[in-house]
Amino acid sequence: MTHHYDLLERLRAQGHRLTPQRDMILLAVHDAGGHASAEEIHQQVLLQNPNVDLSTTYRTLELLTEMGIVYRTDMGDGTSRYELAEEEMHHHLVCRRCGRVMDLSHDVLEPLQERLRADYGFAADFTHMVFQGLCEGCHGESTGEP
Amino acid sequence: MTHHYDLLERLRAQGHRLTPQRDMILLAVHDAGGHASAEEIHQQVLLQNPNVDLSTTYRTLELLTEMGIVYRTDMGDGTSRYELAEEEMHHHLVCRRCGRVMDLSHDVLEPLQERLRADYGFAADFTHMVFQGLCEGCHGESTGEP
DNA sequence: TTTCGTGCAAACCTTTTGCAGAGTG
DNA sequence: CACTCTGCAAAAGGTTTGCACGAAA
Repeated sequence: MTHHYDLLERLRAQGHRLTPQRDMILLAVHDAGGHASAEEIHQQVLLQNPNVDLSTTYRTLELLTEMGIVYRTDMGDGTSRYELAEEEMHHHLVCRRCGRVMDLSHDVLEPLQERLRADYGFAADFTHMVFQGLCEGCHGESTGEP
Repeated sequence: MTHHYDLLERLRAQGHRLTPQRDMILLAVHDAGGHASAEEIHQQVLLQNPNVDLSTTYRTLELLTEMGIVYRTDMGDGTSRYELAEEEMHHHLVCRRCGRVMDLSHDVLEPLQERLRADYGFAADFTHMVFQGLCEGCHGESTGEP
């Protein structure tokens, strides 16, 4: 995995400044290990420096997203989630009953992606899709709908 | 297609009251013909009665959603979209460049649904999925990324 | 030294809620 | 007549923005 110093260098290479806040925020995204909200990332940053403002976290996440360093995903709960883009492409299965989040490897989506291209001429952005549903445990126990 | 009076009857049958506001709002959802925002539905209602409050529109859409009369979909732009549930199950392809929305028939997703069930034990809620990407026109013209 | 980035405070946008009065059954 | 729904106004929650000061290059 690329070390976060390398990622910070990319900031400078593109004419952005390398500030301690950006360092901390990027590290927090990395440490969160996937699908962390802006608020969660900010809380992590506050442990190191209680003066960092939430708006700085938002602005930095925006910058990192534009640069392709992090991915932003809409989990459907009204908040955006962030994770490092460098991790292997994968998707999420979210259980609507227990909230469990499973990772789904990308090759499961390739046939669909191919068909959308062939039949609809549509190039789907299959980066970090989220599928809602019921996981194995909750599906079996279910009497029907919750 | 079921007439909206029948749907209004379902309200009364379940102990809810049949008000002119609910009538107008349900009709507006029907007339919008799919993926309309609460604000758009409300604007349509205002043409008939400028006194209807936006909160009434929200409360009614919530009620209709709970009753399964309309579906709520998160289009990923920070707003929810509503459409009549009685229409044939379908999904949406949203072009991130030109904003065009195409409908996708459900059978295209069935193989994926089956594989998620077989390989992950996950029963995906494939009701009104939204896929972002580039449509045929925008894909061809694109020099790369926007 | 010249920008760019930050903290602070306030605004924004969609959606939700408390309440008293109006309208339905 | 009883109780639900509505309009109004205000709040909530996540995110964005204007501004003057502070810090990178």
